[in-house]
Amino acid sequence: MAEHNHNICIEKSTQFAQEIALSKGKKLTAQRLLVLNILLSDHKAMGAYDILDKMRDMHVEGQGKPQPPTVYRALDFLLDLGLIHKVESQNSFYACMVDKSQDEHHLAQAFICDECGHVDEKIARRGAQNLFEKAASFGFKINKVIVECRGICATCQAI
Amino acid sequence: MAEHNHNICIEKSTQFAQEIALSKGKKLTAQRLLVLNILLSDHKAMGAYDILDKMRDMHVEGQGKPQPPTVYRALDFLLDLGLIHKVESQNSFYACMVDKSQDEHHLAQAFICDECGHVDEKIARRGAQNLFEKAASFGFKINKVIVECRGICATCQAI
DNA sequence: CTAAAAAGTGTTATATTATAACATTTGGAA
DNA sequence: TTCCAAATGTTATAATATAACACTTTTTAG
Ligand SMILES: [Zn+2]
Ligand SMILES: [Zn+2]
Ligand SMILES: [Zn+2]
Ligand SMILES: [Zn+2]
Repeated sequence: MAEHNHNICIEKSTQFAQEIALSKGKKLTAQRLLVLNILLSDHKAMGAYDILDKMRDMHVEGQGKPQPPTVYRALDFLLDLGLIHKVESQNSFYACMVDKSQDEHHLAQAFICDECGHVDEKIARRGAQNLFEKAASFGFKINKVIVECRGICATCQAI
Repeated sequence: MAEHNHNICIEKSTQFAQEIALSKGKKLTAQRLLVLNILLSDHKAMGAYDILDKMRDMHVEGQGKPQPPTVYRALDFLLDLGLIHKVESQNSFYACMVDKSQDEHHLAQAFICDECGHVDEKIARRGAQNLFEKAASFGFKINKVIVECRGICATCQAI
């Protein structure tokens, strides 16, 4: 991934998050932004309690440490806005990494490395089309599609 | 689904389960068969604890009631043999319902009704091919693919 | 046929993931 | 300013899953 400038990636994602929140009349509060930034710090999937640990590490003295509902509320908010996705097959979360200028709520295909947790996310256009057609053929109305590929990333294979 | 004779469906699935277990030198014990039959009783996805409740309802007097490890061990066994699948997005399980005479470990597409829990399962050949090609294009080695469509089945839409 | 090993099961306890419920605070709208 | 709705804090608990160890049954080796 030589072409990936992660600082720019974080900056763009954060900016987009502000815009999408504003456009929906929602507030991207400090807490929510913190969770997003933790996920944006690396393109890895993290469990809710791992995120919670990071929040606790960062927490300011003189106030109680964050509790599970805090992180789950932020995650729910970010999921609703399509800023993050959940890896259903391992109960983890990652920051959305596709250009959402067109497809705001896209059908994501996630490629998750079981060695290092790295996630690559692609938009599935044909794949989504095929699934919707197949579903229609027997009268099934799709609300949400989950596509997850578990395996080993190129980097980890090279090790 | 007028063409679906469920008694034959159960019979065939059970018979296939015996064969595949035998061919792999594994034993389809009474306990494991019970869990499979509970899942086969209907094409619905069930949680592990729902299955456990059914096992407890059926349990013979004079012996302790089954505990969570009992059902999870049976589920793991059946998952290994490809006789059942897990719906990762809702932590539930259903009996595999495709003809496995060719594709023993197929890429399943599950269409799960969020109203009634009914599952339709289709084999994805093209879909799998496309995912493997896409993965290969960036050096990702796929071990397992999860495709789940959540929505409303034809029956529930008609209600 | 027996002894040893392996596979399966029973049981208790506990880990992990997620949410319910209610109190309190904050930020705008009226 | 007062009120309301949204957000957050806090405690407790629900739901899902596994660790660990004892015991039994089945298979295998001699
Ligand atoms: Zn995305
Ligand atoms: Zn990796
Ligand atoms: Zn199947
Ligand atoms: Zn239905």
